[in-house]
Amino acid sequence: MSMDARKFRILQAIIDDYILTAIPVGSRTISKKYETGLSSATIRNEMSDLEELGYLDQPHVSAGRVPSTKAYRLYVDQLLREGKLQTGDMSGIRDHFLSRARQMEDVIGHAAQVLSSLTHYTGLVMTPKAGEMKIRNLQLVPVSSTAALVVIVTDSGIVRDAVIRIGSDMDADALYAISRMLTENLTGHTLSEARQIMAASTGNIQRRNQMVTSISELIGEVEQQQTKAKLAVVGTSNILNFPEYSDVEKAKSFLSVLEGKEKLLGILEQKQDMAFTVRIGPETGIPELKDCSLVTATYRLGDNNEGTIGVIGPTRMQYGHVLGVLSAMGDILTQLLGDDKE
Amino acid sequence: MSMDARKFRILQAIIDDYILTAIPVGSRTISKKYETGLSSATIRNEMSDLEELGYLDQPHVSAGRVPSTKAYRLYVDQLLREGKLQTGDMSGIRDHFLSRARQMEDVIGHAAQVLSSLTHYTGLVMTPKAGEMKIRNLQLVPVSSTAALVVIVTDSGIVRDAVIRIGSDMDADALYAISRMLTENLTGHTLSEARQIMAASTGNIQRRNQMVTSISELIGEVEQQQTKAKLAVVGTSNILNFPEYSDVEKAKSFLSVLEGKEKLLGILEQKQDMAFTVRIGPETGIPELKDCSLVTATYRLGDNNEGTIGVIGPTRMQYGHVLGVLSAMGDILTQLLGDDKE
DNA sequence: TGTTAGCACTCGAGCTAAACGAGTGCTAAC
DNA sequence: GTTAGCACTCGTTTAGCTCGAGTGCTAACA
Repeated sequence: MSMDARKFRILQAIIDDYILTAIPVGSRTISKKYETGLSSATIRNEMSDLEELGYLDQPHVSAGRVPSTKAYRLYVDQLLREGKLQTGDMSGIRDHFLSRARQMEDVIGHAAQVLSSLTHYTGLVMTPKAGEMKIRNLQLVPVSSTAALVVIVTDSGIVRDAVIRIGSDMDADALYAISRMLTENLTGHTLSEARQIMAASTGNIQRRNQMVTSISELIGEVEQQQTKAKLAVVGTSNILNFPEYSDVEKAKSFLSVLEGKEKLLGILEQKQDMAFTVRIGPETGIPELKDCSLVTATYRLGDNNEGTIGVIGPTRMQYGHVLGVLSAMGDILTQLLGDDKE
Repeated sequence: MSMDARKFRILQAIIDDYILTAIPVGSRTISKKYETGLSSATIRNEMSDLEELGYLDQPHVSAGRVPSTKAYRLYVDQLLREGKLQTGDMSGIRDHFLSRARQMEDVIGHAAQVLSSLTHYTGLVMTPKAGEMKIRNLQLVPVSSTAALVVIVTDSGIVRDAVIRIGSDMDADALYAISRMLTENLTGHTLSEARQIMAASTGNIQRRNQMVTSISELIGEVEQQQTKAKLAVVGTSNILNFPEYSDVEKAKSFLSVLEGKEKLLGILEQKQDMAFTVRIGPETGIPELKDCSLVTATYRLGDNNEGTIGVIGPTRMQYGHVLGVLSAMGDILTQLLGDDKE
């Protein structure tokens, strides 16, 4: 016995129904609601086969069947192969962004917000890791007589700044001169290269030694800080709308994972070579998320930096819709961030 | 009949017990667990009086009593009057901050984190509104041939930046010259004053008209953006540990309020002239938080900017502990941000 | 050989009634 | 003024029950 076309159709109907209702699906439901010309008894036989094949689970004898992880996997793979994503809401999404895309953090926050409200799940937007970023400009701005602000602009338009102490003999012009020099030397290099260059040239500008190490240190810090990509998570409370989380314990473990973003980052940072990655239940690798699915896509930022967007929801997720939204959002972010800052 | 010392002692015992257990308190419990030399019957009479006075509620006839909002209010006022806050954990708090206080946003994030983990409630940290902030420096940094980055440094060390388009005839030196000029003109003025100045002086520098309006616009945007103070909220899922939120509906409405931070900001931005503000249940003014208490304190940032820190938890909150933690954290933030950036 | 009607069986959900017990208010004695 | 005693209340828990959705199997049918 193996999977044939009819079994697949029936399985699909079961998944569709379960995604919609969250109630274990019985043979009669399929026979009536979906136009298979088959009686419930026949469906029953097929369902029994599907269970044996590992595509369906039965919570208990007198309940209907529930799709297994394996079933969702098949379903999603089929969806991805067909590639028919509803991208109709693209323009709707864009409206959200028109006037507001100022700060990087605002953008990712908004994007996550939009993902969440369009899907009713939890929206995720992650900035690229900064490891590959190249410096475009480095500027020292006087803040007080003993402190200056270091502003670092990278090729993807991301700006980081921090305060450092400086000798009191520096005025604005002196700082500017240093800025120019540093910029000339460092433009086009990655953060880690920049540190090396600064370390190497210390002999050159011995007199400013203290300050140079200060800045170098800062670049290191920034690099380290940026290596942990920023992550916006919006709509966590949406999850409480779904019956599978009416159990408070489940809800709590889910929310805890999302709050301590480390685990999430761990997953999101895994390289993905596909346009979309769908992790179903246990595939997430996080025990607390074993009843959740995580769908992610990438957007491009500048030359070769990839950010990640995604949606977390119950395993019985509306995968088609989510993929459509993610696809549209990915395009928009790529355009928006690419065009605007380039 | 009115409140006498004994009634007050009994009330305090009831509140203490209820805060600890979340179970309606019976007369027998008080008589046994707390060293009043009184029998349950006497306590019962007193409790009856306290109920009549509005300090106790009775969920139903055969249950114990529960403190009313009025009771908590009395309790907290007493606590504040005594002013005996446990500040023993001050040094413990400071350890969390030693090496990390780089970016403002990191600091408030960490602070909220610490508040949450020390109290097991939800921690809030809000930056001051920027309305009163004065410009200290304004710098244009070239990003590409047609775009520059405007960096605004204010007197409290807060930095905002945004990209603007510029004419292609600007090189780094030209931008620097403009920066100097702008800084000279605008230093010491508030953001809104700065806009007026720029508007007024447009005639002066007519040739750069387009750019000036661009910057002016930006300052307006920044001002508007900053008017909504940033708010970090950490530990929302802690709330699920408390039995009063084992009802999913309650939990959801709570989490929703915290996620859409607007309402929260609305409360937090209310001026408070006391060191601490305690809003109990309905006093928060937010229906969804009628079973929560919000305790806030202020920290000082720079000359006359006040930020707010706070904790949200169930009305039966460990007020003493929370006040102690907030007090310590307020001091630390004031020192940390005051010293570091000043 | 595949499909379907019929039927006995399973088992969780939901309802009801009874037992339980924590807590109260009241009364009478101290 | 305090306390022991007691009847009473009422939410919670438990046990038993029915109900019904859904199944698997068998036998008849095309």
